[in-house]
Amino acid sequence: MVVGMSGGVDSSVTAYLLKKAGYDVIGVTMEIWPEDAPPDESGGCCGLTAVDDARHVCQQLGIPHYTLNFRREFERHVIAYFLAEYQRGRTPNPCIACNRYVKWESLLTKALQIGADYIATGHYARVIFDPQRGRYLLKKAATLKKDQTYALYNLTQEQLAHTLMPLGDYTKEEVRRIAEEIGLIVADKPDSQEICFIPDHDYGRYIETHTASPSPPGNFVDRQGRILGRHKGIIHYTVGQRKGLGLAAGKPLYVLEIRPETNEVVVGEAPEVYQSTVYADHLNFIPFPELKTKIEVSAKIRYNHTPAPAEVEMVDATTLRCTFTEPQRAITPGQALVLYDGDLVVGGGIIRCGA
RNA sequence: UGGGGCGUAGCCAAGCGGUAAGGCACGGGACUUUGACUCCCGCAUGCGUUGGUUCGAAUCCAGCCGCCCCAG
Repeated sequence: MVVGMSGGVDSSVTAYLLKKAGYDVIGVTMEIWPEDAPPDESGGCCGLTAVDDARHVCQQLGIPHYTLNFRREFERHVIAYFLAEYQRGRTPNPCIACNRYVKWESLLTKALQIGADYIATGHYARVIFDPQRGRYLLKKAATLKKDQTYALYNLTQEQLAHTLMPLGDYTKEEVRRIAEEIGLIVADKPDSQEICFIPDHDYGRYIETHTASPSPPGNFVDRQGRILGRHKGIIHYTVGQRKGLGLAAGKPLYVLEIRPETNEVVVGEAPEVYQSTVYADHLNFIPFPELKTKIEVSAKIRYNHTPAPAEVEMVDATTLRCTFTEPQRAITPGQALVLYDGDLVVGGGIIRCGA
């Protein structure tokens, strides 16, 4: 049993619970940041203090601790993807890419190589086996407030079969209490947020300093094509964005669309940013291998989105259409569309466009 | 250099003698385990400028400066 340890409260308690349950546990911390990573105190899901904290916790728990170098995988599947998406005028969710390609694909493979049967993580989600279907299912956490299934929708059956996420049955408060009871030094460590490899949260600067070709300035236009002003480069914007446009129109203006081919950013007023239909590709389904009929679901279009009722069906071999009962705000290309049937994750994909 | 109009924060804009509304933008904070959104707080000792009238002027009067329109 390999537990992926970030040095945070969640993964530390995960290791403790599994050890207590009698598993033969070893802690592993992935090194993923580039060598030139900026110094950081606060830490994302994988801050620089991660290794030290994780090692310390493992010592406390009396389990072995190793570090594995996944910098290459992270660079390729998360950072490069992140940069490329922004340059295409899209808004990626790097955590989802990291989960699938680094945490699961790379870590699980390594874990199996060294003879482990499972990897475990501190995610708030539940994996259950459905004997009827013969498939592993992903289910929302008991504490909906902290549920993280949105970022895990694209795990494969093979990956789910070797995954344990014991925190799915606990609340954050319970986890912190456990950490305190057993005296973990990380019990009071703040929850991570923001993207781990951009600790100062300055996306624009990060993208500009990590890409060869800068994002050139261009025009803000309205739906009628009228030029309203100049923008700083499309990488600085995302659909639904209000702040930072610098346009004073008397009414708040929001980004409606980013057009990389003409280097234009389309803006409009609040009501214009609502749409009912979303097309998604790069699909993954969990309770079944592919979607064959139209089904009713509740769907999320971003991490912090209250699932909304919708119908989904395939429109061609690789594209799904999701039609919401009510229009949703800021359907954003590059973000994930995740489908639920109650607590069960049906699947999801990457948003290609709204309509 | 005849006539008319206008100059209030980065933008728009209330005010019309009683001690500078509001919106947008901007800054800060909260929320948030992606980007956003949202919410809260802040933001003109001063109303083109210089004088005058008045207990009191952004508000009335005069000069000057700067824009705009019409006629030339």
